[in-house]
Amino acid sequence: MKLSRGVEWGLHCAVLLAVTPDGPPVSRQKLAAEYDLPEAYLVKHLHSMVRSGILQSTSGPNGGFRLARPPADITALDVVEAVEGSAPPFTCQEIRRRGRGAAPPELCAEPCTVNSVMTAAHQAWRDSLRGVTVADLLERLPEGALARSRP
Amino acid sequence: MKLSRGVEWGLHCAVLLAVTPDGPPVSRQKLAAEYDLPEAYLVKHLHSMVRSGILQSTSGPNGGFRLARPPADITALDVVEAVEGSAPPFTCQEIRRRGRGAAPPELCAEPCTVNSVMTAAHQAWRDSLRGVTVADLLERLPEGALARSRP
DNA sequence: GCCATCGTACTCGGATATCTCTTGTCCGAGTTACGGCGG
DNA sequence: CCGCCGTAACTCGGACAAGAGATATCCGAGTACGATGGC
Repeated sequence: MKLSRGVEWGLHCAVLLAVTPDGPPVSRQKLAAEYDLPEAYLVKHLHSMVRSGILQSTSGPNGGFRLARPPADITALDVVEAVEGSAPPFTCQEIRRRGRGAAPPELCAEPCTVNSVMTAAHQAWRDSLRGVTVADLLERLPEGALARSRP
Repeated sequence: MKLSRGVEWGLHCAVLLAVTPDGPPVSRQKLAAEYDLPEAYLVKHLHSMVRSGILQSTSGPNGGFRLARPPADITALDVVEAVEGSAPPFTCQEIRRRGRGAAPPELCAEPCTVNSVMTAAHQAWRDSLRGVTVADLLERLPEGALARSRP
């Protein structure tokens, strides 16, 4: 199990954009240079966030990215699932219905217990991430770091 | 983010072995045939569980696998981390210290907030899995399925 | 002074290459139960 | 009847191959700002 590195990038960029939510868009060059990230690949992830309605992007000169919603309305889960996709990490293959010990359909009315446990864990994970917003992250930033991020 | 398919296999096999905890070892052939799984690859995962102290394996004729502990002492987390490894899915790259906006070391005394959030979520996931034992899974099995699994 | 046009700067989206991890297979080596054989 | 030995069944562990997904990179196309020129 491994999360895409883009998750870290997306979260940091979201916090950075939240510093000046109503300022001009930040260009992809600036965003990439800010953390020394591969520009083209970073943008791929940012586009996923645009498609998910977290970011807005404007074309042309002085274009770039900005938050599509107030920082308090964007949860960490929003960002993570935008970048990583919302497919659960565990997908039940229903192996109980296969092989020598295959359970007949009438015993499979209830969802597979193994699946239930893994799904519950995934929900706990999502709930934890849903409880934190980009505004919270911004607030927890050390004083100095905040000042440095402003233009 | 994707979990290895072996997690499902490991959990189902653990439940199957828990049906007769004190019976003779179950051969790898039987285990694989039970769910129609690739035998050699399934065994790879079962070995991981042996190394983690969840299963015991005995060589020679009539050899095979059995639980190393009572089912109530084996949590779903034990199985999942035995198969998948216990490395957290999110590893902080400390990108806040890189690039144009690199934070100086004195601002990095506190752990990265992004990292904290992701780590907390991972803990929530682990806690959820830790709350369920193999004995619980066995108990939730439908009546019929339990009877079918016995020799 | 105002408006249309053009160039430039920037982004968008897809195609492509590379690398790692998962999935799966295979084979030689080691281990143990069982049966046969000699004392 | 008892102990020894060979065989067969079974597992152990690593090497190896194929496929999927993550990690980038690059390029043509589209878009908007700003400058330039004509009215």
